[in-house]
Formats: sequence, structure tokens, C-alpha cells
Amino acid sequence: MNKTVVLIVGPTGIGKTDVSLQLADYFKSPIISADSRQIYKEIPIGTAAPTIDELQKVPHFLVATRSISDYYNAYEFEQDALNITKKLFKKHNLIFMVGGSMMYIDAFCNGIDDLPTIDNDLRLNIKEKYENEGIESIRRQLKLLDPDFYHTVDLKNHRRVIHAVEICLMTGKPYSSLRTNPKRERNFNIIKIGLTLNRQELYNRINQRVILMMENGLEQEALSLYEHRTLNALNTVGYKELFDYFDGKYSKEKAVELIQRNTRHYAKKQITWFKRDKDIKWFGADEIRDLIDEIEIFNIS
RNA sequence: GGUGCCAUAGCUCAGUUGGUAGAGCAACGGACUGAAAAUCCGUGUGUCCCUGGUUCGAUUCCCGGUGGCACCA
Repeated sequence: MNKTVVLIVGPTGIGKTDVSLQLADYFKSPIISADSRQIYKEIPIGTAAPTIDELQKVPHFLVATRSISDYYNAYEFEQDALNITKKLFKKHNLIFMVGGSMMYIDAFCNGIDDLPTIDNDLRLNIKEKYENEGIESIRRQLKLLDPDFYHTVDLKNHRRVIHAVEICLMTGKPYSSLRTNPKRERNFNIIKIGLTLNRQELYNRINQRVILMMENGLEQEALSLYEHRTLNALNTVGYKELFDYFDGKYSKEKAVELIQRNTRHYAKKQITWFKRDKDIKWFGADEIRDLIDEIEIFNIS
């Protein structure tokens, strides 16, 4: 088989978009985005999505294809991305996938269990219970429904506890019995490339990029979405801080500082996650020539 | 120039009745199976401004510097 996905990962702000555009141009290949936020069409500025120019230069997939009001998740991403690769491989041998959404990438590379989507009423129901009775009540419920998972889950992480209960109630089965952790084989190669940079320089770039976003109209973008602020898609760095500023919780300067800080935290979290994957080969964002060589060597052998 | 106050972690500050110190934020490390840019967990990194004195022992008390702030000239 000579079909290959070149995966380009790395922390936010490191220059993945630039690198991927150069590589895609050189290899005449399309780009699939693996970004859980750039997929929403309403928030291009705060997510540093590729510009219209860039989108026209190289065919992109899964950028600005959903609305913030759509429900979307890692499983759907896996399905979407697989469908797209299948189509693209009819015309291309090499495809790029670029992004920083760790779980989406993991779902694409390794597969993710096919669990049911939670019914909206059920979700609201449990949310209400959590808000009224606290996490302890949800924990007790989980202990009854799925004692195995109860003993392995991080009980302080309400998201995980709540989700487990949701799945149990939705399926009538213990959540742990549905977690098979499939290692799905793909019928194409995956080369994993990570972009890396000295921490201080990365942080400087991030801080600078936030200032640039503000100059490019992030505040207006956020303001226009204010009424939708409770949507999960807007529980996103750059928007949640501005919503709090609009609510008068702090000054605009403070909001900018918080966006910078939270973006740095996010970058660090990504670094921690990707560090674990020993298949990733690391390069500097300016080592385009080396990256091209790496991809060509792999493709020939 | 005079008087007063202050000087402790990257920042803001607490504290030690004299036994070399601790909070918040930042920073650092980690977890991760359908909301993942989410959510959660862990870690103190220090010439306690400098010099001398008192003392068994000084970051703490005292003298003198240096720097900052305030007021008076």
C-alpha cells in the first residue's frame, strides 16, 4: 500500500498552518484539519483558522464546516475524516492532516469506541441533578450502575463521572463494559510529525498572537456571539474570557492577559499529550527542507 | 537636604515573641474514550537588599549603607 496520511501535530501557535501549507503546496496534496474549534465557521479569528486566501491556495477539509450550535465530537470526527481520506485517496497518495486536538487525532489514528450519542433530555436531566445535588449524588449513582468504572475513574472530574452515568442510563449497560479500547487498523500509512520550539519562544509567539487577534477583531467576533455564550463550542479560549469581560467581571486588559495565559496552558497540555506518543518525529517549524526529505524518504521506501 | 515607612519566591504579599520561611497568582509536571481549546490531579523553585554589631544562633533586634515610596524643605 502506498497511501499515506502525514499527520502534523504540535502545540497551538507553533506554526502548523504555515508548515502544512508549504508542504501541501510542495506535494500537491490536500489538508484535513484536526482541530475541534476551527471546524466551527463562526469563530475563525479566535481559533487562528486558515484565512480565505490560504483555504483557496490548498484544498482544506473540516475547516468551517459546522456551526457552533451543532453537536460534534471525536467519534464524528473519526468518521468524517475517514470518509474524506477514502475519497481523497482515489486521486492522491499523500494527504496531510494538521491540527492540535489530541483526542480527535487519537480517534482518527487508533479508533474510538462506538458509543451512543446522549439524548438531550437525559443530558439536561443529569446536569440538573449535578447542579442541584452536587457531584456526590452522581458518584453514588455511578457506584450502583458501574462499580468497576467507579473504582478507576477520577472521581473529582465531574465531566467523566457524569458522562459515565449518561452512557449507563442511555444503554442500560455498565459504561466499562462498552470501553473496549479498539486498536483499529487503518488501510493506509500514518507518518506522525511533531513541531517543536523552545518553551519561552513558543510563549512569546502565543502572547503576540493573542494581541494580533485582538487587532484583527476578536472582540467584535466574540461580541456578535455573546447570546450563544453557553454553547460548548464557545467554551473556548479567547471567547470565554471576553464574555466575562462583557459581563463586567474584569477589564479588557485582564481579559487579554487571561487569554494569553489560558492559551499557554493549552499549549502545555498539548505538549504533555504528544510527548507520550513515541511514533512522533519532532522537527522545528522552520525545518521545511528536512520535513520534505523525511516525507520523501518514507514515501519511497 | 530632613523625617517617616518599606525591602522575603518570577509577581503581589504574609510570617518568624531570635532556632534559615508560606499563601494567592505565574511557572513546572501529569492524567485523558463522544463537551477535549473541555475537565481533573500533583509540585515551592528563596543569598528573607548589603555591610558590621549583639547573640550559642540574626531573615527577625541594633548601627551604617543602598534602593523605593510618602511627607517636609
